Amino acid sequence: MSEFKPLDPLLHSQLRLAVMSLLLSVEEAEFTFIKEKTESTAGNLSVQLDKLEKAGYLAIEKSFRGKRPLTTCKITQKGVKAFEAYVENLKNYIS
Amino acid sequence: MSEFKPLDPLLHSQLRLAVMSLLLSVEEAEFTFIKEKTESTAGNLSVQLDKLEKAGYLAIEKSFRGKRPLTTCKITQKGVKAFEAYVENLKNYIS
DNA sequence: ATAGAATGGTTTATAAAATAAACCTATTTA
DNA sequence: TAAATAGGTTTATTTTATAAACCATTCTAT
Repeated sequence: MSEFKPLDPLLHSQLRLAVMSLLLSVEEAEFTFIKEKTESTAGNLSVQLDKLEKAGYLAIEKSFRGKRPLTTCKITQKGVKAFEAYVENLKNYIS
Repeated sequence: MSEFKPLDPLLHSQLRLAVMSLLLSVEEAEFTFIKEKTESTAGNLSVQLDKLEKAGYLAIEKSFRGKRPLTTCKITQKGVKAFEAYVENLKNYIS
């Protein structure tokens, strides 16, 4: 029952946590939508999405809508699991 | 109802959050006790306690127990308020 | 047709944080 | 009296987060 288990540093980040939270509720979202909802800059978001993808928490698909690039993100099962574990750990800190 | 309000960066840190959490439950604790409970190094803890004190979230008292230095910490009202606000905001990310 | 603004991002640079390593002073113990 | 321990602080290093600059393409207005 060790009180304070380490918090997954990939999730313990305001923007990445917001992204994951958002994707949990919608299951799929476009770059610009995430950007608006999280009120982040494109640069910051781009970097953080990359990290989440490299961790296997997100699947990112690049395609085109008409002639413009389109980046679509969805959470993976691994991402869901990691998020749940993070929340469980976090509860020991905030309750 | 903007979903993701900024999370107080002073609290959104694993070690500082653990310290605050601990102090909320005990109301007063010694440096070494906090160090053990949070499993942190003395150097890291010293730095983080400093930040929390400078923010006005903790009151830190330096004295002696017998001949040895003794650092005692307690949370302030400002600290309690900040913690509560942090938790409220955080809930929007994790629920 | 072409200059300028907008879209949808990525890459690079900078600032801030977290952490560890080294250090310091005094005190006990062998 | 030398070495280990206590109780920390200070400094250096590594990671992160964030912003700024940039890039390619596509619209829009002239």
